[in-house]
Amino acid sequence: MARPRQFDEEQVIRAVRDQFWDAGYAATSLEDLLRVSGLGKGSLYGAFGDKHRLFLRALREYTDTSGGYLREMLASTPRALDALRAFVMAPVGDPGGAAARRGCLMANSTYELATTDPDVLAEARRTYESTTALVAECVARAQGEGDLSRDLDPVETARALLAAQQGLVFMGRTGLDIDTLTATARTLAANLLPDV
Amino acid sequence: MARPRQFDEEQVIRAVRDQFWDAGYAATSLEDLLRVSGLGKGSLYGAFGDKHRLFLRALREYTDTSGGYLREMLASTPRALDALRAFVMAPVGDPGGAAARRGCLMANSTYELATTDPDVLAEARRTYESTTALVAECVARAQGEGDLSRDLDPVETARALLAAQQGLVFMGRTGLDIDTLTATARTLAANLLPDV
DNA sequence: CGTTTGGTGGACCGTTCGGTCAACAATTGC
DNA sequence: GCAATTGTTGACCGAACGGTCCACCAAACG
Repeated sequence: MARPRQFDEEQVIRAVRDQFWDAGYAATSLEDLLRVSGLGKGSLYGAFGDKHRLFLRALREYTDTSGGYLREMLASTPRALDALRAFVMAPVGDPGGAAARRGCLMANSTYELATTDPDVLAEARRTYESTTALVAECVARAQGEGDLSRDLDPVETARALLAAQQGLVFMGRTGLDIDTLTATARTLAANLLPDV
Repeated sequence: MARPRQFDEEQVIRAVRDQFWDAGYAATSLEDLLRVSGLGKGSLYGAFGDKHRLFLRALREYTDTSGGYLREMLASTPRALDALRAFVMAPVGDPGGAAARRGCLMANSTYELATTDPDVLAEARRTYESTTALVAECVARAQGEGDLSRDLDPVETARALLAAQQGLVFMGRTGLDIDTLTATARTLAANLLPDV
């Protein structure tokens, strides 16, 4: 019984998320957000609140989406050990290395804001814990499949794999070439996931 | 034959470096810099140029200092294998975890600025390459001392150790408690530095 | 002691920031 | 078609930003 929205909320959030992903929070101005969303100030504020709330919404979209991808990948890979290897190698999955240079929005945000923004810190911990749990479950599955030593503690192993993955993300951000990065990823995966 | 400076240049740079370290580049205002340095605008601009140049100077001070610490630690540790373990464990060296939460200024800056600031990217690569070379040299020494398999490629191993260390830095930034972080650090060190 | 030279501090500048608001437009129910 | 309600647009706001400039000051030298 009133005028309907002339934009797709999810589409706007994805555009905004990409902008924050490429430029970071502080370096993204309201003007940038209006440009990539195609909205006017009033519409953006009316629909999403201020810049900070919009950022949190975009960040949540990112963690939900990538969490979904991870869940699906872990579930659909026949051998759990292969899934764990794929998890570590994820940052070098993109052929040209563009994804490696772009990094991970959650990690970027953690580095930029975690010390000053409690909401971002909370989201970082939430994501971190959820990811650890998913990977630990997969480690246990690999043990059950006889591909990984039963001596390993699943949660501890999951944390080490996550640290390794995020270390690769960091090295990608320094612009390290994709071939070198891939080799390092293989070294980490091989050492942290020793055959039984 | 003119009025001498009323401040210690190095002292100012260290204060400025700490400010950037705690708050990041964009979130540090000129006013913050004046406060922590105790200088007026004229003095700061006269001595160091604009904010960006001052930041690069502070960043260089950081990389020089921590590079010096690393060099000294690697050289003064009797067994090279112990030095490599200490390198990986460095982010959890602080008892209370404060250092872990603060992270590494070079990593923070890389995440915040590497995609948009060529100078920061260049400094990141310079630091990354220098660190890799130092650690690789230490790996070779550990091999010579019979503590590490000769099958390992020193440079490749160094990259993996650096990735592991930076992964720990990331996890520290998420506010993960120091005991858990220490356990993960041990797991990484044990897996990446297998006894011969 | 006066001149010179560089250091210092703060007033001041234009710009850009995030955010508000009011006039207008579009849709629905009556 | 009219009233009610919500979406849209862009002018507008105060504040804070980084940066410039200049009047003043302190030391060094002849």
